[in-house]
Amino acid sequence: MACEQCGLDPICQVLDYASEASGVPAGILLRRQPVARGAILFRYQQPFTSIYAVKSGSFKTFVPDAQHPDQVLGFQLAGELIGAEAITSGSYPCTARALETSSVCELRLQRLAETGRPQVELQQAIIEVLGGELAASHRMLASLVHQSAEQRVAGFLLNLSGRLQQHGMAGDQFNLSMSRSDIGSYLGLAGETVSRVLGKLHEKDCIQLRRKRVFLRTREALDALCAKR
Amino acid sequence: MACEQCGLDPICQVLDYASEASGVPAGILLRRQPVARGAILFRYQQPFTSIYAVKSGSFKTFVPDAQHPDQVLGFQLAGELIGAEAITSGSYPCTARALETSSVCELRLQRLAETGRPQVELQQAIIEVLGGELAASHRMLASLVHQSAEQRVAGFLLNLSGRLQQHGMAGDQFNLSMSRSDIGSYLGLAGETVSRVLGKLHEKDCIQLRRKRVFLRTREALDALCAKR
DNA sequence: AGTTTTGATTGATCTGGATCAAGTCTTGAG
DNA sequence: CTCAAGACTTGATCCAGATCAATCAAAACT
Repeated sequence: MACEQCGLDPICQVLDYASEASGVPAGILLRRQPVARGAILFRYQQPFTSIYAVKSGSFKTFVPDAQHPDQVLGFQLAGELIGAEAITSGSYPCTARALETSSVCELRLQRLAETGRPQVELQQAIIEVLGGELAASHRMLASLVHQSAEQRVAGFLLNLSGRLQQHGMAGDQFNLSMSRSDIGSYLGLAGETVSRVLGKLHEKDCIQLRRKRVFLRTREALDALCAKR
Repeated sequence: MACEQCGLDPICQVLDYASEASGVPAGILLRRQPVARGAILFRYQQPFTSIYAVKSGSFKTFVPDAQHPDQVLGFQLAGELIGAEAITSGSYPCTARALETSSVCELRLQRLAETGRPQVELQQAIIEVLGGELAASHRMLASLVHQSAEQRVAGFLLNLSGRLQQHGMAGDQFNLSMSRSDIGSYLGLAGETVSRVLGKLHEKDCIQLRRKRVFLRTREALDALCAKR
């Protein structure tokens, strides 16, 4: 994952510039930290310290629950941000766990804020990031609630595909690094249903499917499925 | 609706201060404009100009759709913001319509931006606002998808109640200014189901219900309903 | 290698809520 | 004040998807 295609890049650019021009303290931006599969980046309700950019691999964010399976809130792919929604609230609203061997850049925003130096460009970049996340979240909310299982799964695949392409990776064939139940939890479906729907999409020749590997055959067919309410 | 309890207030404060100190141009902040019932504040896909704060009355935001009923994205009560999610994208992702006779303050952010003056405090305030909205949106998303009709409606009532209280209004008795179908569209339920569930909650003595007027009898019972997944 | 654990598939059954359809109540326009 | 157009309630039926259960395939561990 090249820096140019990373979601954190607008912010990094500002910091790089600032570090030369006005001396941002060292240790604010930790580049390309390796993260083992299954490792936790931050936990639910821990105090906010940093936002992260996924450089390789993938993560899930979820609300842990003792007596129920976890509620999955989202998946983060290479080039995307984790933890932005905690900027304001002061503590993380979810736990983030690596779905596979991954690496991240960590931006210690809290520490940067404590230096008390106003950063106009940085703030602008954060506004951009938050605005984008908010819009995406609203789109998600609007579509999810009214869609059938098939539409949700088809939309999910297209969504993943688009996000991968957006960050310069192959959009027509990729790994589902998360489990069926994780997808189900995220989409509001049972894991079994996800499995069945994927099977049906395979039969319809919309996708090819072997284990966790997915090939999108006809993007148009998937689009059509989602579109018609 | 007093300014002190309005969601736009942090931003207004900054502007008030700025207008004295450094001369914000006139016509950026339009205070307490009346809006007739059914009037449109902005339309889907119009270019972004302003964010609004509801001073009295209420609004719904929705995605218009020719061949289907509208998709309701949310309701905005006195003290809350409308249009914040368009800050980044450049155009409104939804239409906003007054559910009753209302009034709003309009902040012409786009015009303010065009003056090209960086506003550190203003940016900070916007970050706060966006962060709060994002967190709320995520909470909504997380809970909605996994809940039953009864839980959604109970949660909806509690949510309205909490938001009213937060802005200094009575939280135990209020008007449902939106229709049952609007509530249904928002919660991903049929209007008939909303009606039935409200009836059931009435029978259970959780609420009293006459027409559009709601009294919350036992907040604890409603809480319990939502909590147990 | 074999063994254990975890995740995926597939089948059978059951139910919550959608949908269709009347019928009643409000409300606003004239 | 009256009437028409919505909005709300209530009933009957149906189906998508949950749940329970069994089997099967892969990894991860020793």
